[in-house]
Amino acid sequence: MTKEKKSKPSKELPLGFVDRQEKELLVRDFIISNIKEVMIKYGFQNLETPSFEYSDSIGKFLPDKDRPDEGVFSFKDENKWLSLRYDLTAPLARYVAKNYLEIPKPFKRYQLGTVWRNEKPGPGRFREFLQFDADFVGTTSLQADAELCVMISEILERSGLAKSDYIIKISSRKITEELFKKINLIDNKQKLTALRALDKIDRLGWSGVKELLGAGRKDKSGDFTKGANLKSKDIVKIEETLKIKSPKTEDLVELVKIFKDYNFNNFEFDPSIIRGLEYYTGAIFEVNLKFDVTNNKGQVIQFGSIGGGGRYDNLVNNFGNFNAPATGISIGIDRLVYALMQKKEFKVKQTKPIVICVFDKNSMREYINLQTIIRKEGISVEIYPGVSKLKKQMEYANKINSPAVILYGENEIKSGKITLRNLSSGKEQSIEIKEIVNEIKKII
RNA sequence: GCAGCAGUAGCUCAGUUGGUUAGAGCACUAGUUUGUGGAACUAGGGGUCGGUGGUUCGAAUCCACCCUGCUGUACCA
Repeated sequence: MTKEKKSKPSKELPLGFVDRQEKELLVRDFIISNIKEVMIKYGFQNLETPSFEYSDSIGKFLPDKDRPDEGVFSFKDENKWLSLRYDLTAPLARYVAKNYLEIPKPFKRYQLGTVWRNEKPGPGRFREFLQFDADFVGTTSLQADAELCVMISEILERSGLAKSDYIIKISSRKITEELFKKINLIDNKQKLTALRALDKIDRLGWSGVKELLGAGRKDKSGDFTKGANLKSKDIVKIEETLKIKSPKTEDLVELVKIFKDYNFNNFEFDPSIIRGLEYYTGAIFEVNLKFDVTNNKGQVIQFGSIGGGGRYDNLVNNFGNFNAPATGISIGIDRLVYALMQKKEFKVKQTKPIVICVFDKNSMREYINLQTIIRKEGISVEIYPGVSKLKKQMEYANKINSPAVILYGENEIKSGKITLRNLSSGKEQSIEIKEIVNEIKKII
C-alpha cells in the first residue's frame, strides 16, 4: 500500500497581496466618489490606461534607472518584455507622447488604477494597491503645482480628515541641486546615496542621516548600511541647508505666493523632502499624516507618507521631442483607507438586506410578491437563500447584520398580517401588508 | 537583499529535563419537545506540531538546511 501524498492547492496568498473585504471597500468607494467630484470641479478628465505596458515604455526612459529589472513584475510575450505598471505617471508620459497632436495643451487628466510593485511589503503597504494620480502636462506655470496641492487638500478633507490631521510638505529639487554644486558633488552614485540619506531624516533623525552621509550606519538589528563618504565639512554645509526655514529658490517663493492667493496654509517647507531621486526636476510635495497609525496589534507603526508628487519637466521628452513640462501628484488610496479606518469617529453607512424567512416552499409566490413590493421602494431585501430551519435563518440574518426579518408563515398568511422582527431590539410587530414599507423605513 | 525574532486546530495560545492516543478558550457543526438570532447547556468535527533530512529505543521538544511570517534596515520610479 503506497501512501499517497495529497498536495492540496494553497489557500495562502502571494506575499504582499491581500483580500479586501467590504468594510474596507466601502471606505474606498467613498474616497473615490469624493475624488471624482473634486476632479470634475477642478476640470480634469478621466483616463484609463492598461495594466501592462512594454517594459521599456515605463522603465527604460526613466532617468532613475538604478535597478532596472527589480521592483516590477514582468514576463516575456513573444519577444517583447511586458511589465505591470508600477505607477500611473510613466503610462501618462507614454500616453501623452503617443497622442501628442490630438490632446489639448496643457493636458489635465486624472487616473485611478491598480499598480504593482515587486518589493517587500510593510504594514499598510502591499505589492498591489490602488493609486490616484492627477497631472498637468504642458505647462511650466507654478499655478498648476499650487492647484494640485489645494485640490489634494480638498479631497482629504472631504474624505474625513481635519486640517490638523495632515500636512503637505514642499521642497524643490533645485535646493539639493544648488547644494551639490556648492560642495562640488558630481559623482552620480554619491549624489543618489546622499539624497537617499536625506530622505530618511524623519525616521533616523539628523544623527542617523549624518552617519549615512559619512562612512555609514549600523541599524538596530546590527545590519550595516554603507554611506556616501562625504567630507565632514561638506556634511556641515548640508546640515546648514536643512536648517533653512523659508525657501529661497525662485520656484518655491512663487509657489508660496500662489498658496497665499488661494488662502491655503496647510503646508510646510521642508528641505529634507526628496522623493523619487532624479525623477523630479523642480517643486516636490509630500502628503503626511499627523496622527499615529497602528498595526493590528495596536503598535504604532512607521507609516510614511500617503502620497506626493512634483514637477517632472523631462519625462515626456524621453519619448521624443515634445514640449511637455509636467507636474503631478498621487495618493495611495489603500493607505489612506487604512489610516482613515483607524479614526474612531469615521463611519461609512452599510446597507444590509432585510431577510424574508422561508417557512414553506409552496408560499414562495407570496414571499416574492412581498420582496418585489419592498424592493420597489429601493429598500434592500432578500428571501432567505436556502432551505433551513427558522433558527438557522435567524442566525443567518444576525450574522449578516440584517436590520430585521420578516416572518410570513402559515399563521400570518391565515390572518393576513405580517410579522416584522427588529433584530437590534428583538421586538416583533404584526402589521398589514400595505403598512410594511412604512414600518421597515422606521427601522432602517 | 541583509539582520534579529518567531512558526502547535480557522483565530489566540498551553504543552514541564525528549516518553503512551498533542490540549484549552473563541469560532464552526448538530441538538436542548421542530415558528424565533445575538445568552446558557450537551455532543461532535477539525492538527502527519511550517517542510525535509539527521541524532535517538522514542522528537512538537535536540541538530542541520529550506520555507513562511513579524520587526528593523536597504530599495521604493
